[in-house]
Amino acid sequence: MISAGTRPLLPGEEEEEGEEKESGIFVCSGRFLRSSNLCFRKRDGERRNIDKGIAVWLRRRGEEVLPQEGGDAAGWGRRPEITNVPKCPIPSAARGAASGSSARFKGVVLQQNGHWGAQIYFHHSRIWLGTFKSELAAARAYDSAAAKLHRGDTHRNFPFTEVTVHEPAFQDRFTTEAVLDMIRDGSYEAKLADFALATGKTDAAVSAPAATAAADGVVFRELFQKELTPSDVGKLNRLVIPKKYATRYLPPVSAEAAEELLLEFRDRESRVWVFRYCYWKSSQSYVFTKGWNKFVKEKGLRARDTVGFYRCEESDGRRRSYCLIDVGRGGGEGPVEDEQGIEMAYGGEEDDDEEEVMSGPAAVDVEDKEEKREVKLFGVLIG
Amino acid sequence: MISAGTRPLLPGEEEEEGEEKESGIFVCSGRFLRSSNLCFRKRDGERRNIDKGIAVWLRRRGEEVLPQEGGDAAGWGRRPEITNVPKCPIPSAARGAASGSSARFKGVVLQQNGHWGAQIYFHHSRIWLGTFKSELAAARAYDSAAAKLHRGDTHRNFPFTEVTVHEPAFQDRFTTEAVLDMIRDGSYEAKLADFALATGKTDAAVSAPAATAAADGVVFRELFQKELTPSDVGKLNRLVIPKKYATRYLPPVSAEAAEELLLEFRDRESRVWVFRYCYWKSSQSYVFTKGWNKFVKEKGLRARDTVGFYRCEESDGRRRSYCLIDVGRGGGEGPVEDEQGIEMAYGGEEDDDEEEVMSGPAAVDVEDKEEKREVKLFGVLIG
DNA sequence: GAAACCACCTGTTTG
DNA sequence: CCAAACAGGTGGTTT
Repeated sequence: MISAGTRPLLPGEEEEEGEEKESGIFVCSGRFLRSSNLCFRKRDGERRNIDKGIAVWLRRRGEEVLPQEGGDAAGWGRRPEITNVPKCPIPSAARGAASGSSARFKGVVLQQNGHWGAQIYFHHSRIWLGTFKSELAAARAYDSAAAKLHRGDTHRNFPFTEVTVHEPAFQDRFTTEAVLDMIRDGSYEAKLADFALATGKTDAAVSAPAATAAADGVVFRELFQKELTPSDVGKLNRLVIPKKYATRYLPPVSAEAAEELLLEFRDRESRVWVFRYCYWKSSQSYVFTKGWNKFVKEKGLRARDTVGFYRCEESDGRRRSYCLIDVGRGGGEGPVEDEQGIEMAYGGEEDDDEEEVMSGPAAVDVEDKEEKREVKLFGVLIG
Repeated sequence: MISAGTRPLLPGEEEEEGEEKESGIFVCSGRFLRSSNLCFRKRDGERRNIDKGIAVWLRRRGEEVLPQEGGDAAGWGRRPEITNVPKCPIPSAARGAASGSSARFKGVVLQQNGHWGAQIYFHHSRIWLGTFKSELAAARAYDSAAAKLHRGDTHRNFPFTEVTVHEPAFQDRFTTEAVLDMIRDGSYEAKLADFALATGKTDAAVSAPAATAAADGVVFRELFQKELTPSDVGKLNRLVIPKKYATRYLPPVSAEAAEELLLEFRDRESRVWVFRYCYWKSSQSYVFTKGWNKFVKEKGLRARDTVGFYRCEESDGRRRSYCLIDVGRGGGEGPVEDEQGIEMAYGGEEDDDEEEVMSGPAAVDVEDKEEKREVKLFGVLIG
């Protein structure tokens, strides 16, 4: 398992045990085109093509990663994948046209002098975010406040961008009042931009040893981890996601779940795992259901093991972003039942030659005959 | 416990061993107005107010039932107290655990500090009603909230009293939020009491005549009994109702259960117990589910104990009908925890010629101001 | 038919 | 301190 202590820290970030450190909403491509030009050498000497970001990730942990077998440098980005966010605002529903309210953005009201005010409701009371010359600035102010006050689990005027995706992490460093003050005095956006820049750079620098990624950069961040309970690995076939992580790092589901939410993650072998993610009203819990038990079984998970969730953003020309899942062995207490190779995940990574996804040197991406490209946020079609 | 063979027969009823004795469907009144003017003397000498029909029932078993404590014709409605409640906790084996739900009342949870929290579910989400120093106050808070949220069509912790019978009218003057706020800030009971006092003049008049009850009757009949299996009192949290009893004495449920069937019963203390009743296709059995385990724990039931189900119809002018549940200790194997002397030896029935028609000296029924009578089939409104 | 999945339920814990 | 959250359950339905 990846120990929390080994992941790169952000500038100014301190290692705090058990606290969430960073943020945010992240984007997974809806398609799983395998586009790796790297190869991970397994214990048995077999090579396996994996995603570039995963290679970086493994490398940071001291795993041996070789150049892709038969790979071509130009292989990147053939995919028409879209993880860049649209530049246009999210179209909002019916807006009060007539009076003060902005016809276009939530939390924005037109002032008599032609400026734009931003406000947000919190606990049934209104918080004034200040006035702005531009309607867009006011709308962004609303988004920023919402990210702090509603913990991201809310409507936004704009989709996340490379910058605003860092907002939760950025905001974590400040109290709510401090964030609101920065918004009001206009310093918020600049500070956020600085933070985002520094964060991205640092990550790229950390990944430098691999050299190849120097120019490209891979942003790799831990989202959260959970130590598995007996129920998480038992017959209940579900994983409870602690609420604080669910609301911060996973897409909103609390609302009367309209459609099914399927989240996709890759493991260190680039295998893709899909979990249904839902909210159980009765217990007020966020859970992974369908797909989870298969993961538990194949990885041989047991209570006290941990699962970690990460986000990887490759940015060599065209962006590519996906989520990762990794497992770690627990404290090793109690008699190990010797499940046919406990060391599947950490360190070990031997055979289990499932190689369902890749394995073959000439792993070709079959999947792609789909005409229409789908863009998904966590597997949910958004575009 | 009451042996089936010795129980009093109704006019026209014939004794058939093991066969159905009466019609299956029976009716519980939707209202649980406490109209007792009788007092049950428990073994420990403490008095407790109970329902009239229950007093009859107990008397038939040789229990001592005294006139109501402090009962006097003019006494009605003098007390601002919302409910009568048992003065002593039920010494059930399962009680006393540090925290968790109240062993006695619905919607009540014990806080670590010794206070009591009240909560209620509405539309599948939990609403917190606040914390209270007294368990009883929390239970009343639940009742008050239930009266508003569930419109009285639900389980109550306490029967209606001269005061709480006014709750619907009182609550009609407020929004749901307002009612909940009053409950939370502790002002509810006082305001309700004021309201009841102001509008309750007619009540006093109604309650005056103490003699009218002479002509009234109580029809009391046993429905069936079951000796509990280990599973009935174990972790399965369900009671299997033998099919022949279920089909005869309980409402039909086999069909694709449209809605949830909740059955209400009172015990000898007039406490109301609600059990979800359903049919399990997989095992082809009729079962009580939700609510059963609480009953088991609070009553300290064990395998080989028995539960008996009864129906009581008071008919003093205004009809009142409800179902009863009682427990009996089993064959005395293992160390019995001596449960405050609920001693109901099986087959030890006495004096079966105790009147069907109850002739309590001063039986008065307060219940009646309801214009529209609600008729429930097992707590489900049917008319 | 078995296993997984699903939508509920609840007592206890804890931030 | 107390209200929310969650670990551990249920029966039923789908795969």
